[in-house]
Amino acid sequence: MSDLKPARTRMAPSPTGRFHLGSARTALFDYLLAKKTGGQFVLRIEDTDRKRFVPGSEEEIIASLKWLGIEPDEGPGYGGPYGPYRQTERRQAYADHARILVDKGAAFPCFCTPERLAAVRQEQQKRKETPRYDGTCRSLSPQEAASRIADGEKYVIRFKMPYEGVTVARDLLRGEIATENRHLDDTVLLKSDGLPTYHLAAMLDDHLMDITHVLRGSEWLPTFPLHVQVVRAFGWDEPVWVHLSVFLKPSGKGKMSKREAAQAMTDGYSIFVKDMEGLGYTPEGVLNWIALMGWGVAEDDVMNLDEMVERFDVEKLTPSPAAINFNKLDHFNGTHIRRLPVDELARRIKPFFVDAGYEVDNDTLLKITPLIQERLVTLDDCIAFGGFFFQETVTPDPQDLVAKGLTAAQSAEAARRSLDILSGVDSLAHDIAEPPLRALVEEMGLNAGQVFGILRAAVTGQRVSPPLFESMEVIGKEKVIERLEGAIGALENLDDTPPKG
RNA sequence: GUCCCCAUCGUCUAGCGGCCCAGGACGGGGCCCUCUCAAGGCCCAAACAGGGGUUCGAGUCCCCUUGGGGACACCA
Repeated sequence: MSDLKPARTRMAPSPTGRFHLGSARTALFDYLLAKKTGGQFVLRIEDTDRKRFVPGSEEEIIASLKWLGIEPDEGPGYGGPYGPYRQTERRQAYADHARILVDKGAAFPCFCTPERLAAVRQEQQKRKETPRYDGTCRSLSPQEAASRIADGEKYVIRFKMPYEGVTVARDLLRGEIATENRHLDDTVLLKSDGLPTYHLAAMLDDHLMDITHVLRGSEWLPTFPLHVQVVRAFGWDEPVWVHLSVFLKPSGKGKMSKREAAQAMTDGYSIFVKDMEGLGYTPEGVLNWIALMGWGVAEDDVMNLDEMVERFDVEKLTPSPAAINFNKLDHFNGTHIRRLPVDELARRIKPFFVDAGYEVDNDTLLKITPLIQERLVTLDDCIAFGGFFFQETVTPDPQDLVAKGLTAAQSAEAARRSLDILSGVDSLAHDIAEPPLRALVEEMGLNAGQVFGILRAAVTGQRVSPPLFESMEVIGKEKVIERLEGAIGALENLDDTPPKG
């Protein structure tokens, strides 16, 4: 870290849609940098585009950050000394500052109608030129501009980009980026509705809020020189600029799109943080996963939030685009599930059992959790691995009751002898029940997989389950015997076909 | 079309001139363990886009080509 002075970082989403992975990663890095240096992470809502406003998206942003465990120190609903934190509640400041730039000669009022601008743009494109403002209002005298404003004519305020010269901007990860001013435009700073565009609003607020490090997506790189010029025109200190790469779709060809988002859903994944919880992902898993896309960690890459804060270094972020890889999300999720204390895991999987319609008693829940813990990739896998524990009865597929290499009659015989043994044993504690059954396997000249497979299907109703003896212990002697009797009955009803291959 | 950014295994990445015939992780393959499924352990295949420089020495610095990505709104 180049400096350990407390950093003030900000995440500035616009409430125009759903909160996705890319935003979450920016927020994470903002959070890590702030916590690492003992600074603050602020949330600012950039809601100056009223046309694209989507009700509920601010709530989704806040809920997502909360679920991830990277809550802002300041922001809407959190308060703080730099409020308000919604840009529509700060409109006067933008208008005032746009005026300041005009007075300084760094910006000018523009009365061109959207229709005229569109026509100009079309004409330029026809001539294969880069679309840009043609400068019509740039040379208006202050008097004329003032009188047209007084007449009530609609206008915007544009930045007066120098026609000559080069703007050199410095990005922490990429170094100096030089752009010739002639390629830049007289960009609109204040719209005719009196609200600012991003180019003014973000620069002003970052300054007013004492933001020290701006972490944002690389889609801002083309307007980076403009932003630097705006800041310099005001005479403010620049923050440290860090442009993060974008997330590419799994194929690596192109960035995540609507289509790709839909595809992820059909594959059981989502690029929206809010969906992650319902899909059985843990905040730890998601955080670890997104952290490693764009942050180069050489080894020991399994980290929780605290460990990330400990090891974070903003200079170690990588500038190249990263393709999303859901395999890795599954891996990290499983890894973090295994790291969870049993009672914590139990608390987290309980809602999935409840939602599936099971009546969950905490005693049983706590007993089965360690049995399924290392088998879960997502939390909702608990149903597949442990649902039968909460069922009164199970109904195995009769075919699953027939062991490989045995006929139905032979399988029934093995089940009967197992039943005799289990009936006679004092307890189904696994260390008590297992030895005599192993002896039976030996005696019948079979192998463990055959006999235990029959019992597994009979007792759990499935061919895949947690370890058999531990499972039987939880289910209890009474139910085990009951289920075994049912299985024997089912086997006896089976036509005796040749041994299962 | 113009501008900007990026470029190491299929993917995420380590590497900031000699420690690299390139390390880790996911995924893939094999073996071990094993009552199923996992988990775990061991092993294997897999990359410096190409071409020029600079240097005693280049994955590491510079240039070009190629490829990829992004941006060209009174959206952010």
